Amino acid sequence: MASIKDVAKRANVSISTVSNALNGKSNVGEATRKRVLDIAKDMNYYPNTMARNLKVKKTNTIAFCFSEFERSFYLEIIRGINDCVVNHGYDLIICAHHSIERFLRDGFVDGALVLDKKVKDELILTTASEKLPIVVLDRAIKNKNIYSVIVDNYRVMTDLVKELIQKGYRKFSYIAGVEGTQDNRERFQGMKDMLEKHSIDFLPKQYYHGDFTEKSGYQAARLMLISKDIPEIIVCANDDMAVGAIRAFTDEGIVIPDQVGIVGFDDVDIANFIEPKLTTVSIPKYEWGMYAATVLFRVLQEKEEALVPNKILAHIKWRGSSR
Amino acid sequence: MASIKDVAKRANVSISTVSNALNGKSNVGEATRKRVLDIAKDMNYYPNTMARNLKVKKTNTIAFCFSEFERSFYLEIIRGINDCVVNHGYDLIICAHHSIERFLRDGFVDGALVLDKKVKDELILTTASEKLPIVVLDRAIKNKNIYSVIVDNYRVMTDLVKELIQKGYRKFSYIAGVEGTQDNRERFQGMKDMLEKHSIDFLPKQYYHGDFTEKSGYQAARLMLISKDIPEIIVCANDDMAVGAIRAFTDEGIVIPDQVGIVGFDDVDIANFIEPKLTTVSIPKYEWGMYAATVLFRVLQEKEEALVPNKILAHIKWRGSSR
DNA sequence: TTGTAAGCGTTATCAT
DNA sequence: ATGATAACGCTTACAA
Repeated sequence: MASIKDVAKRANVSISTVSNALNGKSNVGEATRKRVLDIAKDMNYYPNTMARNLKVKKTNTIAFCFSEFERSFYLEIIRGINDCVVNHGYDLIICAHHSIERFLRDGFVDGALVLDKKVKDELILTTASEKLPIVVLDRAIKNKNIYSVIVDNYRVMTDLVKELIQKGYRKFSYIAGVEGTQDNRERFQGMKDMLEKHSIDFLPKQYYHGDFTEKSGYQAARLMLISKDIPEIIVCANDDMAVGAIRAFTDEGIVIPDQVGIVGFDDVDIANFIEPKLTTVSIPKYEWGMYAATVLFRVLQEKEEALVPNKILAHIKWRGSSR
Repeated sequence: MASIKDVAKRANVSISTVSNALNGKSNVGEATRKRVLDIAKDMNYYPNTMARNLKVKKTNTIAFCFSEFERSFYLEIIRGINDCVVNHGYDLIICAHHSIERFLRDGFVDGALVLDKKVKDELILTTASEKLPIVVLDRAIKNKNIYSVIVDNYRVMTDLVKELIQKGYRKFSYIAGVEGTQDNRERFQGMKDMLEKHSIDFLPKQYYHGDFTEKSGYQAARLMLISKDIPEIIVCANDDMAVGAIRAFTDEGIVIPDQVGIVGFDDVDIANFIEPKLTTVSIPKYEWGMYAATVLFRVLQEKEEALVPNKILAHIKWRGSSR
């Protein structure tokens, strides 16, 4: 691979002249500049990024870290991020799993976006710096050089439940996601608070355990069937479980939404395909990614001070699975 | 950021001793080694990858290049690749779109996998080298240091059509994908050849143009309806178009598969949700990614000579949209 | 066992 | 306008 030396040799100039010519400095004669450029092109020469980065502390590269390949909506988020990054003339590298540490560590990138529950808070706290601002999309961290852009689960869930109450629903059940996850906590809390506000009871037995999988939703619904404890409306912590519940009821000839209503969260593809179509909460994924990247660039351009977490607003898609 | 110098200073040794200690060389005393390691840890020191790469020509990093965010099946492929790469103790960086050039150019990575139609053959041909073997997943390139791992569209399509013929179908139509793409070409050719082999006519008017989108499939089916030219079985170049066709017929009360059969290609999520469920071709995405990465590592470990293109076998999922 | 010094490919500073 | 040289952070002969 041709280096700056090779070009210098063939152009009969010093390497500094080559460097200057290539970087458009004004201190190089027009004739030499042209000659150097031609030769560089001819030799298929490109400056070595790593060597350059050793000197110049700017990589024009942003990292996006994620690892949950199961959930296809990450692609939309990546698309949003990518478009923003490219618009700013930067490069994007996406890294998965444990590679993250290395890339964040040593000035490989100018900034990072993280959407990976497996990345521990501690790693983020220790690697974020003036030189490497980090935007997190899956948690709320309040710290210097760290910025959160997260979905406002709580807010949209209160809205959803409020409207369900307005539609006349009183007897609620909740199929929960993995205990301890922030998503599950906020979504549940949103429902609970709104019910309370309307003085509607919510008993522990109305809370069904689940783990975000379709199967767990199916099983929770089976449990309701067996115990003959079918509510008026079931709020599920995500769509996959809602789909499972719909299947369980449909299998038993229970008609949705006439005999029981079901709502989910996420607006996955299937939500719009299953019969009846699922009422759910849609997260504007592309915009989420785009906005998160935008925040990062605002920071990089020093137009931004530390902020409260940026909340992305989701919106409700009313479909046939609820009245 | 702490550098090797800082560690050396605090440990009262030379930087080479630090380097040797950290890299587990045998030429360093047990006492010093421990002291250096402790200090390094305490200072939160990690060697700078770029500086190291400047010396040692090995990055232990593989790049995967893609850009078509629309198609969610890329996630599965990435998962396969990632698992393989991690198993080998390497890091994976995924890069999108134009960033590719830069990453491939200057020894950023030890090898690359490409699944991005937007990347031109020329770029691959010029960047692949002894130092940077490239595996392509979306085209067949026969060249030194370039290896293809591609889906055998032709083979599975001939199988599919053969079985359709055995099931009694004689009157075929084809809804094509984007003209000129290898996928469309191979899939169409597979069908055509098998029909020919069974002396079944296929006239130009039985070929309907499409562009891989659901809408184009819908329109092609509308065209059949209007011209009252409904075949016994419609072979679609992909699932999205097959879904469009199903919708078009269902809208008109045409019963599938009784009045017309439809088969697709890809086995997207919807294929298993739409009513009737779509007979289609399933590509083992995870395995595809895993295998492609495996080929790359075989090359890196010099266990592999240049090969004919590796073909991934797909298989047929018989469902309700065909007899 | 430890240290010195060269070199990887750049850019930046300072002479010339 | 051009060139010599130091420096970026690291590894690796080679010397001590």
